[in-house]
Amino acid sequence: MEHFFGQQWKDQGIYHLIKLFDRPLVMDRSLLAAALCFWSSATNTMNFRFGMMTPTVLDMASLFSLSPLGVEVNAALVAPEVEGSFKTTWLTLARLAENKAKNMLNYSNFYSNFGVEDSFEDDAIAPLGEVEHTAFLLYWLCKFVFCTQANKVTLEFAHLADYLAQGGRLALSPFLLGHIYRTLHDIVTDGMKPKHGGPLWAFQFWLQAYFPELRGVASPNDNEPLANAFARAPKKHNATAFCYKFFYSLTERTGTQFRVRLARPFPMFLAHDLSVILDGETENDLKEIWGSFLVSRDLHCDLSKAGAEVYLPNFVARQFGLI
DNA sequence: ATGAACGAGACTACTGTGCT
DNA sequence: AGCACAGTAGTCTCGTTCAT
Repeated sequence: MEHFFGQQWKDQGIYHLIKLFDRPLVMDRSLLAAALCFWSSATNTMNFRFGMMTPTVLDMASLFSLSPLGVEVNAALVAPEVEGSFKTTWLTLARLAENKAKNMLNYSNFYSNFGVEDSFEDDAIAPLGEVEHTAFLLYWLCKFVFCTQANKVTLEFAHLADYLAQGGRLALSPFLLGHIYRTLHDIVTDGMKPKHGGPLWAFQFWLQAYFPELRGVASPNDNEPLANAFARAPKKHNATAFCYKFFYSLTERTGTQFRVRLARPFPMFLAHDLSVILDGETENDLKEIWGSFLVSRDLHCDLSKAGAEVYLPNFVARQFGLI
C-alpha cells in the first residue's frame, strides 16, 4: 500500500498517522486514569489549580500532522450511495456471500477478504487496487484511529475512507479532536468503565506531550510528528497514585511548558514567523489555519446523528502562546 | 484475543387513515 | 382525488456476549 499510495498519504497529511501504528502502542493506564479525574466534560477541558488545559486543533496538527484545513467532516459529507462507493461495493459483496456476510466485517475476515498478496505489477492498481485501498483505509480508521467499540469494521466511516482513497483533503484535525472529546465524555460520565471505544491513544500522546515529567525521554527529529517519536521512546511506568498526585499538586506551569507545541518547526505551517509579512496566498492559508485553531465552535464527531462536542480554545489561550 | 451468534435499536419502505 | 402523516413490518447495523 505504501509503495503505491505513500505520496498521496503525505499530501493528505495522513502518512505519519498510518506509520504511527507500525508498532504496537502501549496503553499507560496510570496516566490516563489519573488524568481523567481532572477532565470536565462540560467544558471539555482539564481543570487544574493553575487553570484549564485541553487538546486543541493545533495539538492534533502538530502531534499527528493531521490537516486543520480541508473539507469539513460532518454529516453533509455522507453522500448518497454513489456509483463505485465502498458501501455499494460492500452491499453487492454481502449479497453474494448471503448469510455468511454477517461476520465479514470482523477484522480478520475483512482483512482476508480485501487484503491482496503483495504484487508489484503496476496495472494491478485499478480497479481492484481502488477498492483495496479504500478497504485498507477503512480498516485503518476503524481498528487503529477511532477504535470502534464493536471490535470490527463499521460502515460508519465508509464515506470517509472513500473520500480519502480518492485523494480528497479532509479536515481530520478537528474531527479527531471531536472524537477524543466524545470518548472522554463517555468514559467520565459512565463511571470510568473500561468498555468504551474511541481514540484514547491520542489523548495519551497529548498528555505525554504536555507533561514530559510523566513519560520516557523521546528524541524527535524535525521531519516527524511528536507522536511518532513518543511511540519509539522507552516506556516509563508510574503508579496511578503518583500521576494523580502530580496533577493534583501542580500549581503552575511556565509559558514555555504551555507553548510546547509551538516550539518545533513541524509541520511546516507552524514554522512561519507570524511577525513576518507574507504574500497573499500564504497569508490567507495561515489565516484559515489559525482560524481553525482559535475559533470556538462545535466539532462534529458523529456522522449519522449530527453529534457534536464544544471546542473552547479561548479557555486555553496560553497553549497558543497568547496571554 | 478473536470469531460466531444474538438481540436491541435505527432506519426504510409501504400501507392505511384523515383532512382539504 | 390528492396530499400529509402515523403506524407497521421488515431490514440493516452495531454492541454485547459467549465460546474457543
